[in-house]
Amino acid sequence: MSVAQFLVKNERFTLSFTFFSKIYWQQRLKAIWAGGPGVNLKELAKALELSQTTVSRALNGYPEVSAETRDRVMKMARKHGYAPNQQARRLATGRSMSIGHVIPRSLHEMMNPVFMEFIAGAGETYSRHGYDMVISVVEDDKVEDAYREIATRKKADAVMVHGPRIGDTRPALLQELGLPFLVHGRVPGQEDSVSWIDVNNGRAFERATNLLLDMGHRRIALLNGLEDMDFAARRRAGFEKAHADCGIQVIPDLLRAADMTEPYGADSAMEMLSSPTPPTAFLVSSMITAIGVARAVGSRGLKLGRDVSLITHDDALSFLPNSGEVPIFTCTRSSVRHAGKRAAELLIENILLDPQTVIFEHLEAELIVGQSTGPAPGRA
Amino acid sequence: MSVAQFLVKNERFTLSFTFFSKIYWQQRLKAIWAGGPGVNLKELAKALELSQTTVSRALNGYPEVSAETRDRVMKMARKHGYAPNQQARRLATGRSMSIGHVIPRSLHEMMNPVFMEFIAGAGETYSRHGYDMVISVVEDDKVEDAYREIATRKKADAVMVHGPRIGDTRPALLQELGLPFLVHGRVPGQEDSVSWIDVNNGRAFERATNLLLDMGHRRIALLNGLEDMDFAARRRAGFEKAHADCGIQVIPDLLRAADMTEPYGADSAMEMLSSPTPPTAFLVSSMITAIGVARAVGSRGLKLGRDVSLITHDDALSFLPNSGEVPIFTCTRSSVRHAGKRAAELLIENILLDPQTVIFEHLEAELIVGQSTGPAPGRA
DNA sequence: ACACCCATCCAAACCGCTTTGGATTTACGA
DNA sequence: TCGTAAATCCAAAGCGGTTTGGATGGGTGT
Repeated sequence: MSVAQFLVKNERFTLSFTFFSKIYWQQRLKAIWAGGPGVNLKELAKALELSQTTVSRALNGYPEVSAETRDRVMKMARKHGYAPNQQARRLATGRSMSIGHVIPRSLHEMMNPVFMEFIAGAGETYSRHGYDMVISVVEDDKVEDAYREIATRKKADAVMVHGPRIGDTRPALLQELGLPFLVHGRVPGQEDSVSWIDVNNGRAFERATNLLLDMGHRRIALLNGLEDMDFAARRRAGFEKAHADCGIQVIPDLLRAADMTEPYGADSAMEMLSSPTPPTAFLVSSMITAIGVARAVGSRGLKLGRDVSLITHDDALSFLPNSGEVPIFTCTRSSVRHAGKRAAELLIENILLDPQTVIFEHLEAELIVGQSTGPAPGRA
Repeated sequence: MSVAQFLVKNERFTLSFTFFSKIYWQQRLKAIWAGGPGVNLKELAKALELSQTTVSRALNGYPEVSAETRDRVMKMARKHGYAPNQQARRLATGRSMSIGHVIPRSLHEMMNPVFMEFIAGAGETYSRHGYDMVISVVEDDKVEDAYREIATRKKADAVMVHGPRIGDTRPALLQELGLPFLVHGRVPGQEDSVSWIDVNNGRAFERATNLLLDMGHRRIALLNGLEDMDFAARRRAGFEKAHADCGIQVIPDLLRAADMTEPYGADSAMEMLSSPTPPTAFLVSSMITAIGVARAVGSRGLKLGRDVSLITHDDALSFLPNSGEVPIFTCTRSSVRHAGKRAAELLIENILLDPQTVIFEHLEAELIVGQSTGPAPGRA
């Protein structure tokens, strides 16, 4: 009978290759699963001569099984290497036990290394809580679709939102979809209505600027990230506030905003240093860009910390260590990895339990004086 | 009745906080799902006055539904914003439609930026094929557990293996678990028994070395990655082969291997350049390290491409552009992002369909001459 | 000795979808 | 006109867990 059926289908295959390949796939992929190791609940229960109910409860720590039975179950489970099928469990419990991260391509481009570090921090926490992390890298115009898919197909219980921009529409969408979320960074104008965790970027850059001003620098360049990103806007604000508080003018020619690449730092610095009235200090948004600045400074025969001062924000990326007793760069340091870890905790321990209540958390950056700062030339 | 039940349980709650919190969670999280948008198949079928079977088939493109019916179904589905519950579908079809990436912490540390770029490339392909990417960042000693979990809980249909080391045990484990996989890089000694995709690291570094030798350099430093990583070992081999082919001795003092950070490049270069017999050229394994070298070179008042030559491997990371008509660094370039994309294709289109057959793919790196190379001093 | 209460354990329903094995209707050739 | 193949559609059986609503049997207090 099944052979006849197969033949019938087989004829169709010749008619429709797509159909054929679809079926073929299904067979193949199913075979993979079937082949895997492990028994299922039913078999385990039979082996123990217990009901599935009891076995399930024993394994999940419910109190209505005797200690002795639980023990027996545990042993047998370990012996057979049993672990509940995640898909089945998800379906039965109604929660997917995973957190979604949707990454727009454009965001990825610029946030790349920072983002990865954040992920690493979060991932750690997720696995500790039994959550999976599912990541989708999508084109910018597919972000909404991605979130909708997560919501309607129930692919994740919550999502993490990265790199909020000014006027970002994601929070509204997620609220509409009823998908709990946490923003890494803040959405301007929605600081009180959506949950977030963020470095206190304004204060960090304000302090850094103050330090430079205190050292006598008056021509300070700001090499910022793109200012439609919320964090960059805040850094600029901090920079300006420090100037205003001291009654010192910001010099418009010394303000830049771009993707935080190495050449961006090198080229900008090179150009500024060639001007008749060069800056005596740089405040930079990223270590990578700072390295570029350092290259430019060096190539002009100047020395950081003596001829030119530099403060950079340091995300504490593992492959760009800026440590030692006296770090190379004076910096405002805040570990993104820690931010990721903390963000995941907030998401799982607070937001998932109570999506209504909005929560905030500020992470303060440390201001660490390294070798790249010194009094303004002609003042020491 | 359910109230009574609840009260009974409630008494227990006071006895066991863990238990309480567990139940509380379950309620909460379930509520989230329930609240979400979207109807389910049954409701959709009812609304259409069709069977679930027919609706399911219509949506999945099976031929046994009339065009007219299919149309009606499609319209209604769109109207209600229906998309099948992914968990249920996974359970029913027996495939999880996701690919796992297990990242050991230690690996992450060093591969960080490269890894992210690879992920981005792969993620793109995954979503095009309807696959999800699930990432686990785990401690080194938990890697095996992570893979076992993926296999026994059927969390993923296949996995991607990153950063193979010499003597890596992961392939054997995965074969034992029956979990299809593809290695990014090669596992020494298992080149023929496991599927891989890899840059031709040996040839790339051989060519780069040849270029330097041809330009008259005789004291070439190699700043390699850690040589228990397969890719680093191959690069070194290429470096040595080029020397051997020209009958030139490698100078042991000029060989280094370490995590590819910026300070590693700067410190090594600084030290070597201070020696009485400094190298005239550097071959470097990563852009980041190369930047460090550049910093050291600059700070000694030397000029790259004139006083000292430098070739680096360039993974084409978006935040470290090395482009322009004449790139800053002469390099062996190979886009990791493209590697990720191609890897995902191989995994989905070949390995998943036929896990038995092992496949290989070599990606050739381009040798691009930039501004950082020139004839050996005293020879031009 | 009797009713009652726990402590344990179980059968069966359910989660939402896919897929099997027909059933029913339509169309067509002899 | 009738048999048969083709075109459609459906009821029901999984998939592998979790959870509900008892059933069972051994103390306990009176």
